Amino acid sequence: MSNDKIIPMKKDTKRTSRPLTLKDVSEASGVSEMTVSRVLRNRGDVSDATREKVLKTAKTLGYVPNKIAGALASNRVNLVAVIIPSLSNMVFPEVLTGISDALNSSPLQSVVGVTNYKPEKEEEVLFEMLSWRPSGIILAGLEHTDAAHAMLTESGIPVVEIMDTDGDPVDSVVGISHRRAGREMARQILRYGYESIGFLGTKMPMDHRARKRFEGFTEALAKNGVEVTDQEFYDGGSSLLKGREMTARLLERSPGLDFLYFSNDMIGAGGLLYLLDQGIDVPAQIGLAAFNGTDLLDGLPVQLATMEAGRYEIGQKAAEIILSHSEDEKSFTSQRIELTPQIQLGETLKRT
Amino acid sequence: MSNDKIIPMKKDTKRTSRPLTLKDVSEASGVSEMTVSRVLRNRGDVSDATREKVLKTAKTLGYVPNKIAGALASNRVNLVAVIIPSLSNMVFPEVLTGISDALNSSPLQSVVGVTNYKPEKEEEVLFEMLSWRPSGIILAGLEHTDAAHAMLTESGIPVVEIMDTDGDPVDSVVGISHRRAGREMARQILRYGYESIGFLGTKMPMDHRARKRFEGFTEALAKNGVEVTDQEFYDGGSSLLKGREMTARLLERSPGLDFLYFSNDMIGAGGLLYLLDQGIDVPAQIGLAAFNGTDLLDGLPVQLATMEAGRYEIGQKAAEIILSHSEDEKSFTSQRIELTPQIQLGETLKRT
DNA sequence: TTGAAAGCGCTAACAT
DNA sequence: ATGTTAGCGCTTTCAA
Repeated sequence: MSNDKIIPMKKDTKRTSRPLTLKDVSEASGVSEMTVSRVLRNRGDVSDATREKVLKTAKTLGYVPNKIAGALASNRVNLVAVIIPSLSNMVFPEVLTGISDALNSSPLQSVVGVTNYKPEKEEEVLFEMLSWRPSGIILAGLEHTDAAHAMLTESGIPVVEIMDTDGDPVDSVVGISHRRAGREMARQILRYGYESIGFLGTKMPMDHRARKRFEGFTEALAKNGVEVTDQEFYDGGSSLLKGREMTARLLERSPGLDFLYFSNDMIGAGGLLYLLDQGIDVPAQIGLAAFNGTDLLDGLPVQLATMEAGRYEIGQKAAEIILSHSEDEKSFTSQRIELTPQIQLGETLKRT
Repeated sequence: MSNDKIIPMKKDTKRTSRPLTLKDVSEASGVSEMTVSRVLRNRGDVSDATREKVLKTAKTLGYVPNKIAGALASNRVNLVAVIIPSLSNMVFPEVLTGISDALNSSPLQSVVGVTNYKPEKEEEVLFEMLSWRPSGIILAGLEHTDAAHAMLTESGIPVVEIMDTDGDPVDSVVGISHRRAGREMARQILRYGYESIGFLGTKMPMDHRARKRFEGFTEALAKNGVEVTDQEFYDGGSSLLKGREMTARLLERSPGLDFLYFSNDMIGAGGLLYLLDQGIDVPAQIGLAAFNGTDLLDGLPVQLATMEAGRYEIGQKAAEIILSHSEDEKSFTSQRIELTPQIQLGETLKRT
């Protein structure tokens, strides 16, 4: 991408003085500030006459209320802080969409912070967001720095940890058990008689959910006397290309593998395309499974086995918990919602 | 996704009274509120002794500053409002990542609003965001409702419209010319001698950029006496599956097509996979091209021709404009940055 | 149904 | 190097 044209334009000349305040509307409409405020928030009793007068002048003036001042005075902030590791990994935008949809008809609005999978960055972003005194916090994962943990417990607002249920939540949790997801996939694989299994996934020091899936996976295999024969790890984002390359490397090293378990759909799809290119019969020669259940998989030549993790629903439910708190603080109760990951057998796992 | 386990937990019991204030820190450390404030913002001269004392007590108490109050008092809000049509379409998270990275080492923080491609929703979100008095606004596209347009011009803060440069910006713009992108792709297609061209894309009433690409495309074809032979439109999100289905329908209706132009990579990739499945020789029998340049394409069996739209860079540059304003308001100048979309010929366009 | 006063928690601007 | 004072623009609370 080269940028041929960078054209400085005329100097910024528009600033018409200061933003309008309630007082401006009050004076322009001949009504007290207090009444204007009431109209603009649909609070209390205001006569239709004054209401309309106020609304009209506010509109003509182009008044935009100052929520900063409003929030300070009322001690209420209609923001929900959402903290996620990344935007590049499709699963998080899906969660955000769930949150966003759930809040859509409410006064709450989500604000997103990104940690790049770094605990210290999470701590930083959390501090930053808490300083805006949001109505609730939704954040991915159960693993946090000690300081972050302290902030969460002391915040005095509802906290929902999402995606993962394997661990101790600060307050509410919505997610799936990744350990269980790994175990169940292992069982399916064993059930169809695969014996020499390869694993392909991220380097896992920071990706706790991938790690837990892997742990559950190996544990269930071990129970049946099976071990992962070989594995291949990668750094950075997922892509079809990476899936292809990793698969090529792994099979070159361990040609005897008859099953490959990928830690996400994107690299799984890459692996599948690679095997098909090589003329390998899937699943007769090599079986495949991945994780996430993204609709990317629906258009592949062969339907890849995966496990639906309910990301959209997780976002929705998490948002609903915050919403319920903000609507009725007194009767609020923390919740623990564990969704059941649904296995999608596709065509790359079953064999007869 | 069924949720088997919803467990209400113990009542929320933690609320330790009210959040701490500067005053609390001031009293606990025996230093005036003002000095505490200075320490916490690294402003003015404070002796190392008091600085450390203050930092220590703030930390032990677990003080989190109240940005609401700070913003009101200082009339400065370190937020950048970002308004995009969707999170489901991969291109927007990419833009957000560019913005986020560019702001990473600055005090600014982005806040995201989603419009679902609805102009009225955009207006609403814009109003909402402006009421937080952000330091700048970045929003997708040049088309807005009249009211939104008025808010933007009256806001008194820098506005950057992104993605598209075909039109009149309110203030700064960063993007590409989609008309030109469409024209250039048309020229390449004609250059390789394709004659019967099909188009596949979204229903375009709201997707202005897709529309402009299409207009540029047909215009350049027309100049050479060629018309789009047939077209197929779809609603909602893009997926491989949709690309397959649309391609199947289009070719059934118009079997004579020798080229397909897709309005994005995802449906393009679906189309490609479909053709390969059908044993159709690409590009000998049918040539293909898409738009976006996502790395999804890197792992396909055949490299799909596309046009890189520089989304990450667009985000970065837009954020830098806002940053430059916030760092030095006096010498700020609106900018118009038109990036050049890079054609990626791949293997589905060239033929000999 | 409307208005007046007080103050939310911080920082700018001025002392000292 | 530190402290004091006066608001920022709203909403809460109370009065009329």
